[in-house]
Amino acid sequence: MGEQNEGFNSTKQILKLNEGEKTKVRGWIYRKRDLADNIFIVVRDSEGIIQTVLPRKNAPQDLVSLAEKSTIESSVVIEGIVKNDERAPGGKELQIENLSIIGLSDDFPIKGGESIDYLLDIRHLWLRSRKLTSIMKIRQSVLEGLREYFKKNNWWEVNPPILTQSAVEGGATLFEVNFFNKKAYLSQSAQFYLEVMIFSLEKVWAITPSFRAEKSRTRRHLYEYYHLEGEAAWMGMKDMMNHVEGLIKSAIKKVLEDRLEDLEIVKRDTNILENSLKTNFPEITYDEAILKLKNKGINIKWGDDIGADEEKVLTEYFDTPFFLTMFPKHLKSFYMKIDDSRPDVVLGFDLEAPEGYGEVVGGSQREDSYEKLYKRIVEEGYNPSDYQWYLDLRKYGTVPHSGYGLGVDRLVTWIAGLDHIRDSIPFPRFRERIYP
RNA sequence: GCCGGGGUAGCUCAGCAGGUAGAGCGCCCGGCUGUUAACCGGGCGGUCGAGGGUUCGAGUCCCUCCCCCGGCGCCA
Repeated sequence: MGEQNEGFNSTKQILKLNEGEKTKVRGWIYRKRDLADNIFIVVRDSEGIIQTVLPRKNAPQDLVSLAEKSTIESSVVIEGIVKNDERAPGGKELQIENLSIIGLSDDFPIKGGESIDYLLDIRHLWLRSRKLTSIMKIRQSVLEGLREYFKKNNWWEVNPPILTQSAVEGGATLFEVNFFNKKAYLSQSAQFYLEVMIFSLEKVWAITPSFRAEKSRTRRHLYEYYHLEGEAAWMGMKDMMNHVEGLIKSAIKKVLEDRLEDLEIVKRDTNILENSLKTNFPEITYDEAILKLKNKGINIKWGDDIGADEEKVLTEYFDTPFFLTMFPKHLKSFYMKIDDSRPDVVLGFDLEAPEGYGEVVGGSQREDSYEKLYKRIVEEGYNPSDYQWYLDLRKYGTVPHSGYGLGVDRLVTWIAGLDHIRDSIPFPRFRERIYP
């Protein structure tokens, strides 16, 4: 049995009805204006808004007093007749014949002009805004586009753990939890678990919350973020870059297909999104990047990290996402495979979003030799016994393979053109904020 | 962790040669009104982030602490 709508039409559907048709709508009061001859009540639902009007003349007194009593954000059910009127938003309105207040709202604290800080304190109410509603829909379409791509290419979705015993890299930025008097941590990455799974499923992916306790005060960091990770056997770095490009394009395409109205509500210029679908994402190696930066007069040399400012300069060369590849070994993690012809370079890649948004994906071919991996772990000062099961994978039928991590929230932030990552997710965990 | 900005009415902010605390929005009352974040008049509303110090007197000067915002580093 499907879901019943009990004779209701959504605000969007009402805009398609003909003059004179009778219908019912339910939602929340978005705006209200109590005038001499009419009471205007603009109703909001998940799809949009519709203006309803109660002409005071000839209306029963109890209906008028109910309309007068209703407040912004009260939930209501309204029955009425569709009228065409140019003065109404969308060109149609509903003439009220009956009104019930389901839940009367107290004075709603958001009136316009509030500070971000205050709005974050009442995020549970702020999420009703049309802008955040549209962003949540865009996020959904991003996820849908990603998922479709995996399905089309026969990847398997798996569910790795979030409570873990060891870090993928480093240890200073982990959230510690008490696991029956043993130290455990909230996962920073599912990469190692996914690497386990490729030995049976070959191509696997997962979306899991990842946690990083780094005190990052930037507009692109969350302490808790949605981490999409992929790992596949038999794939080299280039194969994986092609996959990532297809994956990102699938998400962009889905949003452009399904969410044009919402992109307009969040005022996203769609040109860059459309361009990104038309061309191949360019690749620039670390070596080339350093040259370009030097030519721009920036004081940087081979081996230096490419920071946010440098990244922004590189962004100016491209109007689509682009790959940055082949990094100096010492800048990257121990599990990245070393280039056969250059022992100081690893087969790593980042995908940078244009317009100054920066890194969205980080990936690499993984080191598949037991001896080399063991050596790298020791070199980095880690204890190989902490990585025993991970090292095991290289002892029982090791296979060339590659993988990556994608920041879902960062991708949404770029695609929706947001100025801060906090709005890409309903309840952002950033700075020291944990409420609501 | 570092650099910069800030905490004054429910909300957004002004006030600083130290001298009895202000505006706009919201709310309440009245007026006007097919309104689009409506408009006009009046009213209610403040331990000036916390603690300590200087002073006849501190929102304003000094010290300590807390919180928030923008950015860096780190990363996705």
